[in-house]
Amino acid sequence: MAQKLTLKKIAQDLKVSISTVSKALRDSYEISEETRKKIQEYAKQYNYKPNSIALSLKNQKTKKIGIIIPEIVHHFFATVISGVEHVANEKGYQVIICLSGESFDKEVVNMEMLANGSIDGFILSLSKETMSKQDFHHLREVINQGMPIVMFDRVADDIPGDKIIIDDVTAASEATDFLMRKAKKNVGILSTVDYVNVGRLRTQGYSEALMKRGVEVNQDLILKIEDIDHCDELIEKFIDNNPSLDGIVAVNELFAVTASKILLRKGKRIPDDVAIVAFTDGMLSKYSNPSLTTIGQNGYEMGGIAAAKLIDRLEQDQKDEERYETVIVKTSLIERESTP
Amino acid sequence: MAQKLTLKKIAQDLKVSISTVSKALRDSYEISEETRKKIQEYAKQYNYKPNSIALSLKNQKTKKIGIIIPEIVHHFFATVISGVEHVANEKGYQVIICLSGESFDKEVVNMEMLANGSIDGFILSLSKETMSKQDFHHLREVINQGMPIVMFDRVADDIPGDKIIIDDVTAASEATDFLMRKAKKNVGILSTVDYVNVGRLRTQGYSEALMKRGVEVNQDLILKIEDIDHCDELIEKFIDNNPSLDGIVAVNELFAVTASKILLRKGKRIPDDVAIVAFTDGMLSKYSNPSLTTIGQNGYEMGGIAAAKLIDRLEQDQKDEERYETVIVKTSLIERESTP
DNA sequence: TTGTACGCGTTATCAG
DNA sequence: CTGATAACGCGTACAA
Repeated sequence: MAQKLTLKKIAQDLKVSISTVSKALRDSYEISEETRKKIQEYAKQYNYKPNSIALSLKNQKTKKIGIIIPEIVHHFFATVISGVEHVANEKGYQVIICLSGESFDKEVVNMEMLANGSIDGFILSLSKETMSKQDFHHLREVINQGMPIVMFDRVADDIPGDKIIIDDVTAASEATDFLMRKAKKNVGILSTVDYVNVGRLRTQGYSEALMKRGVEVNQDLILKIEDIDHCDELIEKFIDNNPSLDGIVAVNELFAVTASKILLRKGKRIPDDVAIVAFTDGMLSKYSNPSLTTIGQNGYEMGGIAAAKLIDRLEQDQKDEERYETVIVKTSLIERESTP
Repeated sequence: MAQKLTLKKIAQDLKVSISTVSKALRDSYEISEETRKKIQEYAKQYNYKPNSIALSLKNQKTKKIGIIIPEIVHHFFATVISGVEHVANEKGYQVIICLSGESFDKEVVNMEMLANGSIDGFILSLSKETMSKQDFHHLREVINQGMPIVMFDRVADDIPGDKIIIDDVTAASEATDFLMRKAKKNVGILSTVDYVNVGRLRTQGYSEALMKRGVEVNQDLILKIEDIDHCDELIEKFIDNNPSLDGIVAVNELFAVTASKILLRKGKRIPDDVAIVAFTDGMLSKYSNPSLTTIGQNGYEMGGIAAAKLIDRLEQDQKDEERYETVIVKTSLIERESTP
């Protein structure tokens, strides 16, 4: 097993000094053609690669970005990571991933681990628990140490950092209005509890769309779900309680597809009896039966923007311009079988 | 913005030497109670954390493991990562993720990037292109440098490293037999081209199950799909060409759910007319309509085992026992609506 | 009890 | 043209 090659070993083998080797490999004009060639060939033959840890230490830059998300098995987050990874790699950065599992403590621990020099900056989407606690001290600490943070999707409003979000209010409003334009009179929403930003905002957009058309908001048509694991019963009860329901906006695929199955089981037709629009365009929407009309959140694009913003900030060392930006990524309504 | 605290700065501030600080923080008996307390309190107050890069360089260990997978948006891979991450974090390791996007070149580049000292070991699942080329020089190089590799799912048989796989042959055989036990007489398989290991093995298992029951293997009932993007037409043609088809084994969810939609559209009933068993238990299987009976690959478990094996190997520095292990993870047949 | 010196791998600066 | 030295941050063997 050939031990990993270092400048030192090359220097020993070729009986020159370390600095000569270093310079030769960087094509320094100070080194004679002859030695340069000799060293470069030797390095190439034995496949020398500079040790990135040593470089990190020297340059005080790791060329790595850390990303903390609640769950990787959610398609949306996977898409975002994919976008982050793509842009980051293009710019010579690597991506370290940690999962909070929606837990505040794990989010804090992960941030602390990564903040000890492992990475140059953060991209993150906050855990549900963090959102409900509204405790952001860990973010503040990291920022105080001069490490930039880009948040996406689940963001903390009053934290200094760039934010990449979609306009949830408008998107939900458009989804609702879309259903009403399809002559649906009793549109309900399957949302999350209010401390989840996106749930609150989407509920708000839903209400606004109704009001704009002079329809009164009926609280019975708003279901706020806390625990995703037992959404079935809640949704079924909701449907039973609202026999006139003819349109549903769901804040995620899962709620939508669950509702769809329950409706079909009860003999309703989709989209004729009840039409559905879901947030988050993922595998479920595309391949479920019937396929779902969705609001695409363009996660890949969000991830790319987040990475680009972060790397920009890392590479313009002037930390003047302490003005942080909030980018609003456009959503797209993708029509499928669940709407007329 | 408080600059990141180092031993050096603490030493300056407290007017002691660096090593005194270092020792004090590690509770060395060499340091007097008094100074120790003073230093520890100061460190705590200003939230000192040792720089992990410096530690990596010193210890020649990064406590990071690299994972390279084809795509993160595939639920199976996301599950595996989740398992890796869980076990790794438990043992104090971080996870760096790179995506090959099914491209050989990107896989090579990523490996080289990570192998330059960024990580202690690899977990990977090979890209399709790598499988078809059968070019594993990048793996050999890394291994030659003394970096352990654990492969899962898509593995290279003759590469020295641990392997975590499922018994694809047996699983496919069981799936096929399960359909035959349900009185299905003409079971077909939607598979991938043969250079994708799992496709080949599952096709083999399918054939074996037929032969065991004295049924002749009919090549018309075997569809090998190369490009996942245009599987619709292929599957539709396949179904049209086999009117007596009454059972389908699909090597992934997507093929299964696509077939399911096409069948329903053609007025077939599932599972009465055609029953379906899919590999990879993901969101689609669970929530599609009808939900799919699947072979669960237990990705979370695979990831956990891979991480545990890798870390074991990293921490037992004796690299004696150069005997590598192949762990076969049990699959589980999860019955849902697509089978009687 | 405290401090000095060294090494991990690299590069930049300065001396020869 | 080449080599020695310092520095990045840390831990530790050794010296005071």
